[in-house]
Amino acid sequence: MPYALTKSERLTSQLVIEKIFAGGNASMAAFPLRIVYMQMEKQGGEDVTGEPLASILVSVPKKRFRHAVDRNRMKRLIREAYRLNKHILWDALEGKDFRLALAFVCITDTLPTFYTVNKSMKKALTRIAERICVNDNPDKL
RNA sequence: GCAGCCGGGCGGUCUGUCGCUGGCGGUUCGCAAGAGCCGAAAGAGGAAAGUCCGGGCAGCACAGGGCAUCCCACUUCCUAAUGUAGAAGCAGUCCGUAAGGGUUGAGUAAUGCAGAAGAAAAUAACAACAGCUUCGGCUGAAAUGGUGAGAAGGUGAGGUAAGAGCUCACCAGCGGCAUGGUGACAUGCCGGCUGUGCAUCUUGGGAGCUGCAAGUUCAUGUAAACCACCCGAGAGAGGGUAGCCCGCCCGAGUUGACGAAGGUCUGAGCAGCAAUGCAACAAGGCCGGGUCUCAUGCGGUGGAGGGUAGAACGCUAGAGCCAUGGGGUGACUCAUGGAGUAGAUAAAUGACAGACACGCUCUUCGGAGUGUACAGAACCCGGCUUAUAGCCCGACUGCUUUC
RNA sequence: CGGGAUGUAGUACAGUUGGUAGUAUACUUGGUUUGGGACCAAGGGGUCGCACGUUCGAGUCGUGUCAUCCCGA
Repeated sequence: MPYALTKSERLTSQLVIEKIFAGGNASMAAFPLRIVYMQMEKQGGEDVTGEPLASILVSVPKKRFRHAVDRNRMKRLIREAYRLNKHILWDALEGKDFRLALAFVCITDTLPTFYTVNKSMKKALTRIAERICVNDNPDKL
């Protein structure tokens, strides 16, 4: 079941969301998306199996898509792209002592196709995975 | 056949792979709560939209009546629904050759207003008209001209000095009668002779406020917070008396002059047997008030807040839907029968691939290309409005062709 | 999702009872000054968000529509 995306993998806590957008966190643009991510300490102990390695949040502003239909469509595309490509990120996070909180913000005015969203999602996730490894190595040295 | 108009209906289908949401069944872990996994079914609309109305439901408020305020207003009917809602009509007006469509609609007794223009916006008379004239004007009349949205019913004929509903015919309006209609009204006859719009007003009817983020329950927690009252224990200035008095306590109340102020002067007054001392932001007096107050408590009740953003109920079977038959022009209604799990909460209903269907274009008639709208539930219903590719059914209108 | 408000000159705002659309600032021209600013005088600039209706006449009244903003556990 590598392609699942359950409810526990979604960010719902207002505290965490405010922290992410408060500033100081790494962010990157991969048109048509902007991604903000933050490292979080693992809650509980090692035996907590239900806790996912990364949680996400999708945001499509009303300013860019006026109709609810288009906003829903965009969110579904982003979720689908993450679902199919999250193994890139999870492989990098395996064995690390922190988890990741990600926020995807839409920054386009026209509805893209699934092909473009999927492509930029792959690119973005691989770049994040690289950055995590780079940050991790100096600490060990 | 083409174009149009009205009413009603539909508004893509199937397969595969990977997912999402809630419930159901099974299973693993767990004392339990619950968590994971597996399975087979279910999972956006005609407008879910706008929020323009109405109702259910919920909380708060509430003796009864009147006034004020606000809303509604052709007729009859329908409904849970009181309405610029709905149905079927009526009248006026505008658009269209027409089928039709848009829009307006209680009453006018009284009062007020009507800019600019115009002589005058309601006790009419500027020019022009007619008669008389002392040429200053007077009298008559309201057809003609100009202004205006609106000028004292309209058109024509008779009539007259000139004119005029002064008289007549037709038309519009008003009143009365008759007939038809449940009714708004329509038609006919008769009568006298008639200005427009708006507001106040009058008449009749209606209206408590807020909205599911309503409202209810649980958990976490600042917290033994704060304020008020009550209660329990404790401490101390009370005593005498019939009223009341003394003592004690409290007061940002009152009690000089000069100066901006620091301050200086006076000594009102007080204490004391007296010397003397204190003395004007003070003491003391006068006046007013109290005689129970203070401190304290894992105590009780109530009040008014701040914070947390977790869970559950409300939450989907409802004035509901479909079919047949009866009633009604219709909205709708009655009877019988039938089917029936969308319920999210940083918010599911999706992604990709392929096939089909339908429309359009091209065509070598094999096919190829391209398009398939408007739009996404959030407590639930009824109505309205707005957006909408394409298609189907029925009634009707115009033009054309054939018989 | 529910409730509410506002659209007027480049900008910020007035405009009660329907009757010639205004104020401040900015802009243009002229004056004043050696020059600039300030000051004085004159002037231009408006689809009253859009469409339809009511009315003789709509910024104002009614309906629809578009945009912006605020409040609600």
